[in-house]
Amino acid sequence: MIDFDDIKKEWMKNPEFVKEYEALEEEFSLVSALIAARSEADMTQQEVAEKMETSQSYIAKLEGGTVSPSMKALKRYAAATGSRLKISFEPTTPQ
Amino acid sequence: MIDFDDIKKEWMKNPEFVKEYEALEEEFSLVSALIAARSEADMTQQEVAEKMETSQSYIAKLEGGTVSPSMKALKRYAAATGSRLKISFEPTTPQ
DNA sequence: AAATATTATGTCAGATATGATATATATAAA
DNA sequence: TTTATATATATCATATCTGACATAATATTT
Repeated sequence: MIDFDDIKKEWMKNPEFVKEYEALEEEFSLVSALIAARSEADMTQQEVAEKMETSQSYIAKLEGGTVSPSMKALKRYAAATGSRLKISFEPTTPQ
Repeated sequence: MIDFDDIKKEWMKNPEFVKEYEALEEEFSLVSALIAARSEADMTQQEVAEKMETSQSYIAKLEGGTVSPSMKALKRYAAATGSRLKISFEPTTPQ
């Protein structure tokens, strides 16, 4: 049987792949955070859009990761879903 | 002597003021997070700009709060300052 | 199955962020 | 004070996001 962890380990030797992989991970973290917030609020894209005073299609773009939203957009999304946006910069290397 | 807390409490009865106050607080949190990350990395705006492949004036705009930066910009800022961007949506009302 | 609701994709105009340059202001060093 | 360093502001061209609409694709309900 195929062991994906082994394959991944092998691919991770390629710096190009690592870069892409990490970018995907970060993108996924934002997208999943958005969807989780809306799911938590039990709202449809249309409902969030109306509270944000924008269109459903734009919400789909945000959650689809096809745009890099501004802080302003994220704050409005948070407000619409009854949540609060928290951002922070965590050090990668100690000190 | 003047008690600013009392003054604030009085002003907080005005919804318009409350809205503005909270917006200022959020703006400040981003700005201070940016500056803290750069201070932690002990870098100048010029140094961060070079690592981000942009200009020093743009960093000043970010830290001055005159723009609402995109996620892409914040991620590059984080990478340049040796940190990692963390974003989350915290529920304001329990449940 | 059909009908409905929800989400995704495409296009376009207008708003805003980004990148670059120059310059002004502020802070620190000499 | 002078000099150097760091940060802020102004303007402009370009890129990207945002908003709106239509429509396609998917999922859910009846």
